[in-house]
Amino acid sequence: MKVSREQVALNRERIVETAARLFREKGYDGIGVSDLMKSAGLTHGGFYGHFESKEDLLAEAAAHALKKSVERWEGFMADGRDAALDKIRASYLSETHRDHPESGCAVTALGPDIGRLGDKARHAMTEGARGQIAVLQQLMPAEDAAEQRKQALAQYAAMVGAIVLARAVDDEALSAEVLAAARDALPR
Amino acid sequence: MKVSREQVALNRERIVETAARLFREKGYDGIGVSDLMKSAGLTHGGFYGHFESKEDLLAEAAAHALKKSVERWEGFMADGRDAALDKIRASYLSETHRDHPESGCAVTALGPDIGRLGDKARHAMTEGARGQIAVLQQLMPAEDAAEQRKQALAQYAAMVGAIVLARAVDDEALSAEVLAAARDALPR
DNA sequence: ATTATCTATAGATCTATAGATAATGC
DNA sequence: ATTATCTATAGATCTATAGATAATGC
Repeated sequence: MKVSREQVALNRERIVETAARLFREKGYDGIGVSDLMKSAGLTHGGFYGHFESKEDLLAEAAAHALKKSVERWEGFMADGRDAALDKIRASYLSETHRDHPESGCAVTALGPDIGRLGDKARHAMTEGARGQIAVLQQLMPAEDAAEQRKQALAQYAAMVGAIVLARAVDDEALSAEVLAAARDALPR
Repeated sequence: MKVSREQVALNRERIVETAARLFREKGYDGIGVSDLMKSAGLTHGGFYGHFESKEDLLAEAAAHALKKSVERWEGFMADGRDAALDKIRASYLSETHRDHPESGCAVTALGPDIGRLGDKARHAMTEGARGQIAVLQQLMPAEDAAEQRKQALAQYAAMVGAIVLARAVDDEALSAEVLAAARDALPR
């Protein structure tokens, strides 16, 4: 049942993508290696040929998810600064993002999990967050760079918290109110 | 090995307090019923006399943790509005809070976990969050109540996000920068 | 011949329950 | 007699590994 060298690379990629989706949806402990491999169309014994451990995969999955998110934000920048900032805010602070953690920001879905795990996963998340902050920083309205940096950090924190909070409450009205308040509070 | 009626009540309370601490520290899946009961000085078989399930305990533990947090904030209000707001911000957005999830805000420690669990735990977290928001609302600088409400929601989201983010990154400088930016961005 | 994936399983968890034990409180 | 807690265990996970299988690529 051996497969070609390029198929191996494709399989690995599919495992990472599947993991990025399932970890964000169910949490790190919410999905096992066996079910994860089944979702990727493979058997679970093959997993350890691709990765050293489940935690290693989490690091790759988090890096993958955040990288794609940064690329999406960078795509918005073609429309000009104001439009890009609006798009980032509107998409991040949306009901759609709240209701679909599996394709959303990895910090909101896996932040607390990763804080308790090993260095590799934390480092991947740190680099990903740095990428998001770097994009925001370029779009902030402040005059000097130092102030832009502070605005970007505060803005990112506000966005992360709004999604975490909006997902944690069971009252749809309160949840929508949190998102709306976060959208309105951001600097222009 | 039966104990007195009041000792039973004390035992139950100690289980809830132990759970509130350990769940926040290790996450819902990070601690088992057996180890949890051992930490409370009991054997794990006795657990099911006190609670229907582990998830039920999480709901009680989250409610307990958030209630204590609200009480602490209400204690600050004796010092006047401005001082209370300063104390809440300074303590919430501190390195100490970041480094001690076991005694910190349950939303930041357990938010994503609870979003994936059952209704009971989510409802307990919702009521707890409502309590925190209610306190903040009274302290917000805006003129009318509607604007105070929006400020309180935005502020709470910003505080939650700053702690989640500060805990997720492995770079102490970046982590401290996030907390400082969040502190400075809040309205006076 | 090499090696990616498969089947099968070891060993260590975990939640929940059944039945025994022993101290309280009628 | 009642009942809170204990010991022991059922049954279902989970991560990781060992060895078999079969297709690739020298």
